[in-house]
Amino acid sequence: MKQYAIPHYLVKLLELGAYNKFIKISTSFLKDHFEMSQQSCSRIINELYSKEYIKKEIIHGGLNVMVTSKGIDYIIETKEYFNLALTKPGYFEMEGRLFTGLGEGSYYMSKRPYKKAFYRKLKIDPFPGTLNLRLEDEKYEKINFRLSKLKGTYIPGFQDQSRTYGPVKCFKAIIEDEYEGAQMFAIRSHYEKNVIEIISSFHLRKELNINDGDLVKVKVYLNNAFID
Amino acid sequence: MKQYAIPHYLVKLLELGAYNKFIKISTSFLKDHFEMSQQSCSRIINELYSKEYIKKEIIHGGLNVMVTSKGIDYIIETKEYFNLALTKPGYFEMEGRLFTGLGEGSYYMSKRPYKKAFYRKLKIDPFPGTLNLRLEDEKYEKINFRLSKLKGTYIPGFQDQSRTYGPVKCFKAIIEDEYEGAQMFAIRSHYEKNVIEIISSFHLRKELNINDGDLVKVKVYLNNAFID
DNA sequence: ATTACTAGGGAGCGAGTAT
DNA sequence: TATACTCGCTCCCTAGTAA
Repeated sequence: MKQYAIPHYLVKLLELGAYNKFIKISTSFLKDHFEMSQQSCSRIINELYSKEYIKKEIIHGGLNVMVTSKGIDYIIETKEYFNLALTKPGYFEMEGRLFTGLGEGSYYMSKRPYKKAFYRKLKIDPFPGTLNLRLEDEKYEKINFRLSKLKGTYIPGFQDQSRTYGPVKCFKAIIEDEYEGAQMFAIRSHYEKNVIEIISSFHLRKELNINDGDLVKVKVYLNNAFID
Repeated sequence: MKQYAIPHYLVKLLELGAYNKFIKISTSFLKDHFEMSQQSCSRIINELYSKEYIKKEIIHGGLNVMVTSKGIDYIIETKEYFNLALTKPGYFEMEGRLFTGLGEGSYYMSKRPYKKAFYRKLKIDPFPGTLNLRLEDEKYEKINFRLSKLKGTYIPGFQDQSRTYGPVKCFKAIIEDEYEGAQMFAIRSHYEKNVIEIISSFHLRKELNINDGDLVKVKVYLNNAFID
């Protein structure tokens, strides 16, 4: 069954009362509720079961089913995903765990051409150091992937005596609902799909009193230009 | 595209900012966001457009799209459908417009065997007259259809000198969040899929001060037995 | 560079049926 | 009665490509 259909079937089971308790059903009974054949209802129930969205007991003349808390969470997540887009369009939210990177970020951010461009285009006077967050939820990795495909604010690269510094692109962001900053992507360079890099005018580790391993919430705002 | 997928695609467009304003996109740009091929994105955009969930303008080198208020409503409806099942499992909600039936309801309700059975099984001393509601939304017709397939509380039929009265089944209901009653289905008899019939101990037209043409909200509660 | 048509392949659906 | 398997058939998805 299609991913998008899962919460709908779970909701129909909830409507029938399968919330925190088993209900007695049969797959042919379900066909009017799922608007599917008995065979497909059987398949759907087994898929929901194998994905652990429902508990199932085969009894004489039917089954007992109950939506699991994983199933409930999945409905809630879907609902909140809709809600977020309705209340904050043009905006993505991610959460990741703080970790210490290679220190490259602070090296880059101390370079004058970057500093000047960040200030001019984003009004950010970058603190010498970036916040590295590791995304632990697949849904945030997907968001990060989608962001990587958007245009963002372009910060050009440059050279000094010793080496070349590549261009980056940024999206304005709010960290922990409080501090302004930006998510930064290196363009034409390795990008780890489960890592995001945040810059800010502030020393966020100090200001937010956060340490490696802490979960940090980031809201990323889009510009209005999508096609590169 | 599958019905269940529609709100997901609309939400992705909202995330990109297509809320109350046009965004410039291309179908190949969308493929990372929809997780579909360019060709399917094209098809999806056109399906959303033909169903009036989005507005579309073809421009040089792409399209401008914007989610319509019908699209927004559809997302909200889906979200609230999930929410209702989460907060009130084992419960359906419908809304219909009051109309005057053939008066059969009041005739039936005045029959002693029915009155006694309603009181014994549902603690309802039926007011001689039923509330007929015409469902105007397809989603409520679907709910009514699904209810018609559930077991409900059985009220047996009977005979008097002149004729036979068929059995009915009932589901406890709350009318306008205030008055208790029940939705009644005739068993083995014609059933209009867009009409529901409500009984109550109260004269609801008077108590609620409602007249033909008024919208009336009904919450129907399920018993715990599903298979007939 | 676009959109979107056509054609082929694959996934999903339901009828029939074994258990 | 059930569940759930196999097997066609259909529909949907994508690759190729026209416009």
